[in-house]
Amino acid sequence: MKIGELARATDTKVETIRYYEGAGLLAPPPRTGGNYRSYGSDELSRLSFIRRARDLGFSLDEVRELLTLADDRDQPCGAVDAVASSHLATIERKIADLAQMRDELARVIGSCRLGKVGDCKIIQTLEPMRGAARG
Amino acid sequence: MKIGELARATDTKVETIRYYEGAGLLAPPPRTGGNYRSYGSDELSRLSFIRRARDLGFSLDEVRELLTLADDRDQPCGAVDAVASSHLATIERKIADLAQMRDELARVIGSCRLGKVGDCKIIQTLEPMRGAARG
DNA sequence: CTTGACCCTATAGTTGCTAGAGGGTGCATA
DNA sequence: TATGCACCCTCTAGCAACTATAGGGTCAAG
Repeated sequence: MKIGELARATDTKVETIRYYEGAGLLAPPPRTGGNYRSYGSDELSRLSFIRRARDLGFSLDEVRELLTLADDRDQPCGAVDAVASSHLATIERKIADLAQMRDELARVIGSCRLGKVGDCKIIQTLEPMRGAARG
Repeated sequence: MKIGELARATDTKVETIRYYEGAGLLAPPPRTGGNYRSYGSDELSRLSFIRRARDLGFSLDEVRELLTLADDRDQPCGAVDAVASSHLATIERKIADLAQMRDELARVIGSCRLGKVGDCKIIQTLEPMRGAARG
């Protein structure tokens, strides 16, 4: 399998696959006579794994860790659970942060579409001291 | 006011202030005899504005746009509202994406803390074809 | 007159790719 | 045989938004 086929099969760009190789997530595959990378079904599985983990928001470092853990199939999977749980906590923190932004923005949007910038609630939210400091 | 004081007053790192200057968000301030940047209360207001906007998740491009709009205080503020609304939509999309990740992760976490990696639901979620392809 | 806190510029590193330059390979077709 | 085309190769630079480092200069206090 050439890199382009692997790319199509996993919905990944060719450059991204080479990048993953450089980043140590994929081992350098054997080459053809013309120096083309040649992949088998193991690499297809591994890249699919990586893509799914990335889709779930795991960082490349976390993916590396999960790949290492996944290869030790007889180990207890508490370590896997720990990586995933910590990632879940990160996601929940991000959601909370974004929800707060959303609420703040929603509160001021739409309240001054027809007014002037000088009275705009959005601008006032951003520069709360300007009125006080300038009179 | 020297850059360090401005940094403390706005909870911003010194390097970030210099970066904002290079990025065109803050004008180059006057210098002292010793070539130190010298800021006044206008810059404090402007940097506070930038920080608040950044806290709300606006990109530097959006901040630049908001700053330009905010300076035209007699203009109607429909354009401000448009920037904020589009940003709100982006935030809501991010929240939805993260919520989906959270749900998928939460579904598999905690179900196999005592099992082996070979049976781990988290790993299975990531490599759904391995079982089929390998027996 | 030296210590220490602060400031300066310029450059490289971070994450996770993506895009480009400048070239080689391999197959079909004229 | 030549030529075109899709595909592959390496290397390097670019993106956001900083952060950190190197290697210096300034200034007030002791």
